[in-house]
Amino acid sequence: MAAARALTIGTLAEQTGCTVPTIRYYEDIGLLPPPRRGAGGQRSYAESDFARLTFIRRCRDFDFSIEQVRELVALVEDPERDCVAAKDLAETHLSAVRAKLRELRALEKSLSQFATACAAQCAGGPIRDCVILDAFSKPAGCGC
Amino acid sequence: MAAARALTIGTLAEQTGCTVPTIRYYEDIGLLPPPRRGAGGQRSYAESDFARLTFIRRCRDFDFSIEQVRELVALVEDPERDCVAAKDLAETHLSAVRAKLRELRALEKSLSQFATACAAQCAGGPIRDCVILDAFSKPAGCGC
DNA sequence: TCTAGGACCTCAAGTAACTTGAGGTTCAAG
DNA sequence: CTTGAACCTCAAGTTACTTGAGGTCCTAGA
Repeated sequence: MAAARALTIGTLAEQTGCTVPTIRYYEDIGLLPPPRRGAGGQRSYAESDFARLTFIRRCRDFDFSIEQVRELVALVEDPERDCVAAKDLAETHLSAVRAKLRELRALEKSLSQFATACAAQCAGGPIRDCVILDAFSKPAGCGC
Repeated sequence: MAAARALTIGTLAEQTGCTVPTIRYYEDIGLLPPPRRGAGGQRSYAESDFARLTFIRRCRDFDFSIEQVRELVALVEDPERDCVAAKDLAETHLSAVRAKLRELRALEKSLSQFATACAAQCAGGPIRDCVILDAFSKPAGCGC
């Protein structure tokens, strides 16, 4: 099998899709363990760091917060535990994503209506008569 | 007609749905003009402040950034301008909202698949075999 | 008139998750 | 041996507020 690679921070960044400062930041906040250092003090990463950072990156892609990622990492580090914990985290997060989706869908609807109405009724005219700004001037939940 | 109300910051907050510190913050960053002050130095707001803050609040409800709100406020203050500027801002923002929607929809799909698969295949078993954590361990875009 | 407590005041720091910048060292190729 | 890219640390900036500390003001009741 291949010899264990020793990665520089730049290479690790490239291969995981993180930036170099982000990797140092994750180390600062204890999400990544401090790696070994070479003669000149430069960080030297092992294959296991690559795996861990890939995992972290992926969780972040899925929009888990850093604190949630911390919990997920703790789970992966403790492979005997029941995976219901992972499912619970995922489902909690899924609920949050769905709530945000509902919000954004409502937003999209309102904004596209405004844009359409403005294009049809007031575009080219003065701001004073703009249906968009008119809509923005009314309190939330106002049915007018 | 009704006499012009003079509002305390607390009352203004209540009527617009902003918090008191938020109102002071908006003043700090120049989004709200500094109001008159009463004898003891307390802020005293006019009807026009109420209208402006309502407008700001509404824009924020629609997820415009503070900088965008600043531009929108500038538009409302200059009613002779062409309202195409407002439509452009709204459409730019709409595009951003739609992009975010696409992202979240993809996210929702992935997460719900993971949760379903875990419930069916690994829930109750050890983390080691969890399909969720397995999925999180693979780099983005990996078709496995 | 006094007083209690609620609302107000200012200024500083904390939040999330990084990014950016300054100023300096180390490494690797030519 | 030199040069330029990559690395180092530490501090501050970003967004849009929130929270806290410590102190003042206003108003209603006794």
